[in-house]
Amino acid sequence: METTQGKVLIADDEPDILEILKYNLSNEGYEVVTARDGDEAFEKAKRTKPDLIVLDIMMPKKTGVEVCQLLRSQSAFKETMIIFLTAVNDESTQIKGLETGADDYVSKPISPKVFMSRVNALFRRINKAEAKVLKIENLTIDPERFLVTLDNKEIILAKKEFELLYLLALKPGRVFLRNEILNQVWGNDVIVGDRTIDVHIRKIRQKLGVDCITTVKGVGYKFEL
Amino acid sequence: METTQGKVLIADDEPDILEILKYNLSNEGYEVVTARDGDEAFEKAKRTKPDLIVLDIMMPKKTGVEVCQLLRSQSAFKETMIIFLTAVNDESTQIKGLETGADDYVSKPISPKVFMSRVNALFRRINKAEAKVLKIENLTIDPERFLVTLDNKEIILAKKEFELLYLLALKPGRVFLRNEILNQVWGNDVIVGDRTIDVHIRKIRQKLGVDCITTVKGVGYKFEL
DNA sequence: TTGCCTGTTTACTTAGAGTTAATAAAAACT
DNA sequence: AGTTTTTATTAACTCTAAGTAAACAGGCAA
Repeated sequence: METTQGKVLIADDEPDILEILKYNLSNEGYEVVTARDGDEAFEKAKRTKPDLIVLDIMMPKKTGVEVCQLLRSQSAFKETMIIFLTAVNDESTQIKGLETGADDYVSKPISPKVFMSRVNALFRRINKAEAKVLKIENLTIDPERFLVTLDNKEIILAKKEFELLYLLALKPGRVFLRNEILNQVWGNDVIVGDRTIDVHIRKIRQKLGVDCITTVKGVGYKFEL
Repeated sequence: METTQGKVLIADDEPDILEILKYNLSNEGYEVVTARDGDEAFEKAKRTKPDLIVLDIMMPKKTGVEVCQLLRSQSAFKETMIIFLTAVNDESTQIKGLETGADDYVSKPISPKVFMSRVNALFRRINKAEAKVLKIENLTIDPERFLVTLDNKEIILAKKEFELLYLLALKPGRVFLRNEILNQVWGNDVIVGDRTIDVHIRKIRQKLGVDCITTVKGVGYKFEL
């Protein structure tokens, strides 16, 4: 069962930062692996094959830039996304970082919100989740026409309902945490009450008539026909 | 069925610019391909056959100008539109760029609005060529004669009304965001009030008498008979 | 000039999407 | 069992987006 948004390796020698980033990433459904120095980062990268590697530039044993260069020299990591954490707002360092093939850099002090939005942006890019018509058995979800069809019968959903259903149906079987749903459908900055998602889920269930959204108590929701 | 506004290849070595441009382009319905250096740009251009190529002049491996010359030497890219991104406001570079056959150049720092207006301007130019008569059931829309017929009865629409109806009817069922409508019918640089589109929609509905335009609240409008 | 048409804005109304709050039900935990 | 936590289900409320009518400015023709 694929339950994760993606695998992320964080390498930083400061335990506090490691903790904060790990907390935020897990919270949005990412699987997290951590390392405390350059060597460990490189070793764990090879072993766990993460989708994204977050590298602190200043680390013991090997700097982030060195790790990045090592990784990029191996074909297995040509496609892996890399984000640098730069302590100093040192432009030349940043440019050097990006030249070694990093996808983005975040300068400390880190704002978890900013960091997460960068991460999500990168993952959105590789997931190429462009508006595609979804077809699951007798159910079709067409974002272009903003139309849901069940057994060739049209069902009209409101905007939020549609977006929510589309998100879940994008990866049938995968559990979406409530936080993820909030971020994807509402946006990271919007604050809505705890019960709002439930209400929308209910409306979708009601309109579709079929039980295709399963509740995973204490975790979130998943689409299943 | 063609669902995209057009395909755009962006080549720039700065991830930030890539992201911003990609975001804005996707937002307005363009399909986006990206490249980070000259070689990748040329390779992806050949592979994906974009309608428009945005080339940064200063890029690793091959400069934008070199890529442009290479492309223009191939018959397949005689018609492809090319926009240069110039870091410096260097006149001689710009002139050289345009001499190699580029359609436009934008100098950094880039204003997304300006950039998009240039892109849309170029696309509008090539799209205007295909003014086809639309026939949907008992309704015909003839852009040449500027005439709408319903059950063989002529209906006189004003210019904006006609353009709006034509846009929607071009892809029946497809939802057009208000932004898209504004860009296509009015142009991106024009600023009109929030209710302007509604008023025109209303007039069309009134004149046609048939309910062929559906509103998707919070999203946009779509044509449907 | 007048008058008509188009395109736009303004102001008001309306519908209904989205949210909340309150209560009930269902798991999970002791 | 009882207690706590989490979700379901409503109904009520809020507030935004779209509908509508009227008015206004500019253009063009008679």
